[in-house]
This record gives sequence, structure tokens and C-alpha cells, in this order.
Amino acid sequence: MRSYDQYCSVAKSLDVVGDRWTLLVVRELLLQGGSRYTDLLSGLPGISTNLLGDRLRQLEANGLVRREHAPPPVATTLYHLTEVGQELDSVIRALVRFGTRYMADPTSDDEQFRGHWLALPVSELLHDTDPDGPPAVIEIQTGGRPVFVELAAGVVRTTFSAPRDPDLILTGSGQLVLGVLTGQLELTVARGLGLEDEGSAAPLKRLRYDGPRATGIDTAIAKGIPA
Amino acid sequence: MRSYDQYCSVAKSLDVVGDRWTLLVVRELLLQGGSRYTDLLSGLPGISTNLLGDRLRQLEANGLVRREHAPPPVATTLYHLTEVGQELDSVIRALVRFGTRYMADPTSDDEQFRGHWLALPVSELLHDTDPDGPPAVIEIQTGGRPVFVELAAGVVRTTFSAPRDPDLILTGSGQLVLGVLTGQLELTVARGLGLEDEGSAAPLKRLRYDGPRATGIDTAIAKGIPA
DNA sequence: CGGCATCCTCTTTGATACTG
DNA sequence: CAGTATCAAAGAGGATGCCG
Repeated sequence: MRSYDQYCSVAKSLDVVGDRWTLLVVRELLLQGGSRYTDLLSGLPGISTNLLGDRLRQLEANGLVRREHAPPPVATTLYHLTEVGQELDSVIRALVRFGTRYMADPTSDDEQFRGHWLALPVSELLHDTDPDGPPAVIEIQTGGRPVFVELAAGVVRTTFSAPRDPDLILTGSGQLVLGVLTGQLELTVARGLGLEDEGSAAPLKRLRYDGPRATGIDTAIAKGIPA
Repeated sequence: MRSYDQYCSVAKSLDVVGDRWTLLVVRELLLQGGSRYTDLLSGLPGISTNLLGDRLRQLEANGLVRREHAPPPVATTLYHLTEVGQELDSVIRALVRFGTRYMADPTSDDEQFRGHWLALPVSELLHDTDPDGPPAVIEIQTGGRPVFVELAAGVVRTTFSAPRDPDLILTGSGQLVLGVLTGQLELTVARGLGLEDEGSAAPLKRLRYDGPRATGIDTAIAKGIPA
């Protein structure tokens, strides 16, 4: 990217991460940790292979990404965020907070989705209102690998392997699951729109959402669903 | 910008503000409030007139900017951030926090600077360590209109008109001033590099900087200054 | 299959000129 | 002042080929 040539903190940041796809590469590395080239490709649907290579090279040149030639058991290159790169998590979190308002909009037909992306709004915008309650786990099935939402000690975290047997399993589109988790979509309404749930709904009642609210999320979602 | 077509909060944000120049337009509107087209042009050195027009139209279409046809005393169009647009301040602040690490680097010859940009790192990264002390004001002269840094009740704010007579006036490049304010550059060293100061240095000692630290800022700056 | 490099087409940007 | 019109150059996207 051409530099903005401005002596300004924001412009300097954007000189480094303002290129198309760059922050999404950082998103993947923050979510997934050390990743192989093809892991990144599959977590970044729509990027072309040459662009991913370009971006990784730029990020490395700027000291945000480190490549590591893993020894025989893996026998491939792993890309990691450096400490400086990790500091972009505050930028990503701010973008999550802002962008979640658009998650209620009707989705286009060819919109891609990866379950692990849900970890961003879940861990940034959801809180456990019952810090003294017993730990609870919700399993999310949106196609692909499941994601686990864990409520414990007032904090909501996400993991990619089951921390214990889930209290609740939600199966359906990312949009339905997110609507129910954020409390913007009643479980009964979500069922009508295609969500399947198995187990206790109690953990849902413990969640508090403090992100941007969308009105009429149910009708918005319904509009996106073929009748 | 072409959409990323990903059902992800970050991608959705970037669909709206990920275009080149877009976040810098937001920066100007956050810093300056309602602005005329030409105010924006002068606060965004390097942008071309057609791109500014494009970006304003997009921001308006996305509900982040509102145009207001001001009545006779002004007799021109003013651009404002909407409430949704204002919420981008957390994104801007995160970018400020990240990007300030690069402010110590040697600046290129044709790098542009506007004094009001300093308000970003100052109000985001500086704190007043003496909340019970008397209010203090530092006037910053970097060419163009002066900027005033006000320490009061534990908070550091910036204004564009003098809240009272300044206790200290700093005159010099943005980089020297910022180095001194953040405590990364000793005042005596800064004087040797061309900074002029008038008044009491006491307010500087009250400031605490909690942003990213650059090592060797003095030699870095010296390298950028023609001998 | 992982990790690129190349070629080609299409879109976006940037510089400048121009108009109400 | 507040933009629109024009056009060359850069960058993005897509397909494909290469090499361990």
C-alpha cells in the first residue's frame, strides 16, 4: 500500500494494516494461533493465494508476523503473530464491537461463514451475569468444527475443544445462533426460523450482551431465509 | 469497496470502513466536528477531491455521516458524524494506541503534518498523575493553529482555543513535541534537536504516558534532521 | 498437498482539469 | 467553495503452472 505520508498515529497504523485483507489475516492468527498457509486460506474465503502470500510477507517485514519452520512432526511452515502483532487485538476488538451491528442484516446467498469467527463477538460482547453460578458450556454447531462457549466466574470464553459435557447444544446458521446468544432473538422465534436446540436453556439466561442492538433482527433474518 | 462476503463482525466493519482514506475522513470528523469540504481536504493532505467526494457519499449511504446545509451565516454544507459514526471512536483510539509506536521513526521529507492530529495520542495515551494539583495548560506551536493541552483533575484534554494562559509553550516539530510530552525525549535533549520552550517545565513532570515505547527516539529523530 | 510465481483482466486510485 | 469529469497507473481478483 502506498503510504499516507502523514505524521499521525492513525495514518501510521493504516500504513501497516490498512491494506485490504491484512486485518483479516491478523484476525485469523489471533483466533487460530500459529497457522499453516492452507489453514489461513480456508479461514479467509475469497482471498487469492498470491494476495495471502503478499500480505504475509508485508506483515513479516513490518514485524507483526513471524514464520517458523516447524520440525518433522508438522514439517511445514507456521505463521505466528509477534508480540507487536498481538497488540492489534484491541483494534480487532473495536472492529468487532462496531461491526456486530451488521450481523443482523439479511445475509447474501454467497456469504461465507466459519464457526470460529463467532468467538469474536461472543468473547468481546457477552458477559456471565452469574459469576457465582456453576460453570456452563454451550456447544455451537454451525457446520464445520464445533465451537464451545464456556461461562465461568463471570467470564465468557470460547474454545475449540469441549471443556466438559455441554449443557446446551445449538445447531443452525451462525446468524440464528448469534441472535439467540445475544438475546436479540427469542429461542422460540429462532426455533421457528430453523434453529435446533438440545439441553437446558438456562445458560442463555445467564448471558448479558452489551454490544450494538439491531431492531427487528427476527424479521431481518426471516427475510434472508428462503420460504 | 468490494464486500468480503464473510459473516464476521470484523469483515462487516471493514466492508464499511475498510476502504483507503475512509477511516482518515472519520478521524477528521471526530477531531474537528462538523467540517466543510475544504476543511476536510486540508486536514487530509494527499487525498484527491474525487476520492473525498466518493468517501463522503459512501459514509453517508452507510449512515455514518450526515450532511447539513448550513443557514446563511455559514452558507455551505457541513459534514457531521452521526451517532453510529461516533461509535468509530473506539476503533480510532485503538489505531492511535497501536500506531503511536511508529511516531518515533525518522520522518520522510514530504511527510505532512497538522497540529490537531497530536490531540489523538495526547488524549488517548497521556494521563495526569496529579489529579489534586492545580490545572495546567501547555500550548503547542507546530506551525498552523496552536493546540492546547490541558491537565486537570487527572485527565488530559486538548482544545483548539486557550482555556487559560499557558504555563508552558512548546515550539518545534510535531515529533519533538510528542517525544517531550510522552517523556521519551528529555527536554534538554529536545532543545539540542531544535525544540524551543518557554515557561515552567513542571506540567511535563505530571504527565504519565502509557502507550508503546520506542527505544532510541532521540537518535531516531536526530537521524531525520538535516545536520 | 503446501507455498508460492505468473499472466491476464478488471477495478480502484491519484493527478489534474474543469464547472456551477 | 464544492464538487464532477477524465484518464493513466497501480492494485485486486482469478486461473493456472511449478516445485518440493
